[in-house]
This record gives sequence, structure tokens and C-alpha cells, in this order.
Amino acid sequence: MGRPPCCDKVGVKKGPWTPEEDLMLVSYIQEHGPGNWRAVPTNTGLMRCSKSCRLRWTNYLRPGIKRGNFTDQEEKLIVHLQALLGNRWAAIASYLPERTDNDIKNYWNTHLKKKLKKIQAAGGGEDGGGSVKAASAPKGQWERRLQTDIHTARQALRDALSLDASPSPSPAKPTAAAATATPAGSASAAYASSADNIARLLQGWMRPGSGGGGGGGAKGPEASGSTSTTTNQQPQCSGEGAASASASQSGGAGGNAAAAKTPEGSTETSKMAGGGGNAPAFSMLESWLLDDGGMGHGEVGLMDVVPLGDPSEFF
DNA sequence: AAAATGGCCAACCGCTGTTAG
DNA sequence: GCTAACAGCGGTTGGCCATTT
Repeated sequence: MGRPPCCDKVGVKKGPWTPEEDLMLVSYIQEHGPGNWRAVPTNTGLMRCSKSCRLRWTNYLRPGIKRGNFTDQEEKLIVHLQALLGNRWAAIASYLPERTDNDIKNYWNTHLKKKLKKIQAAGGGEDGGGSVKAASAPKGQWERRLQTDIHTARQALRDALSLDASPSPSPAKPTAAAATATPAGSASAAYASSADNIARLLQGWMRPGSGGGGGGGAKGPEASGSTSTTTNQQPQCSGEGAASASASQSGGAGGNAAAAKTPEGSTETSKMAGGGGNAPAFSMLESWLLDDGGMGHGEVGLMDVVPLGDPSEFF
């Protein structure tokens, strides 16, 4: 009963996307909206796997994506959420609507993991404990607790986000982000990272009031994850963007992944254990987060409501 | 100035959950 | 209720670029 591949491997193009391909994909989605990825390669003539098309859209072409350096705020948010949710990048990404799960995952693996390790080492390594201990809790308990955590975290994050909303991280570096994200190297690589190019491609995309991306507008779950940024892309996705932006602040975006996704049994617990394994002891984290001087407002609340140390405290 | 090394990021692969027939 | 197909997620890899030797 082996599952067949998502597409014919023969004749499927791999590797970096070209501007032409992007254009084809964008104009198709413009017409039909995101979703039904299976049909995309055949209808567009793209020699790409459906998964590849979806990935390209969700990670690069989708409106409202912020690229480039992560702000301090975002960084801390990710640390919180990783400790809370484990390596569930999609769920974490739902709290940072401008970032893709892939981006967050990469950032975690390349920056944050090291950073935390360093902090942990500096602090004397009382580790092992905290969150791992939590993972040893019975599964059902974990599931309930996870939901509680997500709920409270969402609440706290909403506060944090709404507090930060005015000077939101976005304006901090859209241009710098684009600049840094644009390697001077190969044309395709440069293209792939160029927010400007993507923005150009997307001009005219999402006509206001068009039901977002045409007929299929409402259908794409990804679309709900997208949001407006403060970049020049904003006007292009005003309708949907506004909605999802507010959704993200009201916890709606969280709902689409973090909350909607119920904890998955043993996998879940093991994943959480894994997350705990990655996460340093919480006292260390706390000190970092506090010492860093960034713990301005809402995130303190998060830390307060989400001490992973002893799950039993929650019940 | 050239070579070696490390880091970063885009994309792919395989697995899982969900849904339709 | 079962099977097959689709969609999504997380882990991993490969290539490019920057930095160091």
C-alpha cells in the first residue's frame, strides 16, 4: 500500500526557481488562489512538483513575508515558543505571521540553538532538567497542559503583539532585510532572495475586494497565515492582510496551526521532550531574556504564564 | 592572492494527518 | 470501514557566500 510519489519524478525540475517560473506560479495563483497544488504544475505548465510549488509560494511568493534579520523581539518570541511548543515550526510561525516556518527553523538551527547553548554553558549547565522533566508527564496531562499553555501563551502574546504593534518589528528593517538577504552572487540566488523582485511580481496581486486571490480566495489555509507587512507589499494584500493581521493579534492566527493542531500522542510527547532537550534550563533562558534588556512588556507576561518547569503546577 | 573552512539559506525528501470516493 | 490521494510539516541536504588561514 505504498503511497505513490506526489508527482512523477521524471521530468520534474529541481533546484532554484527562475523568475519565469515564479511569474507563472504567481499569475496562476492570482487567477485561482492558493490551494489545489496538485493542479498547479499541470495547469501552469511548470515542470515542478506540486509540493515544490506550494513551498515556493508559502516561503517566498506569498504576500506579507518579511525577510532578513530577525529582530530581538522576534528572537525572544521564538525562544519562548520553541520552549513551549517544541520544534513545531508551523505553530511557532503562526505567531510570527511575517515569517515562514522554514525561516524560523533555519534561524533556530543556525543562530538560536548556538546562542542558547552558549548561555547554557556560561550558566553552569544545570540543564537536562526543566522542560525534560515536564516531558515525562503523562501524555494526557501533557495534551491538556499544552492546550492550556497555548491558550495562555496566545493571550500573553496577543498583549505583547498589540503592545508592539505600533512600533512593530516590521518597520525596523524591511529595507535592510532586503539588502542583507540579497546575496551578490549568482543571479538565481540573488533573485530568489530579492523581496523587491517578488514584490514586483506581486504587483496587482490581490485586488482589493476580489475575495483574495480570485475564486479560490478563501480556500487557502496558507492565505490565512499570510499577513500584511509594513513593506511596500502591504497595499497588495490589503483585504486579506488586514484580516489576518488582526487575526494574528487576536489569536486567530495561532488558532490555525497551534491550536487547531491537537497534540499528537506519543510523537507529541517525544517531540516535546526533544524540544526540552534543545531548550536550556529555564532559569538560564529567563536570565538571558531579562538581561538582554529586551523584556519590555508583554513577554514578561508570557514568561510568567509559561513556566515549563513543573507541569503539575498547572493542574 | 589562493585555498580551506564554516555558516547560511533555499529547496528537497519522507512521514503524518486529513479528506474524498 | 477501507483505501487512495492530497496537503502540510519537520528534518536534512546541497550550494553559495563570507571569513579565516
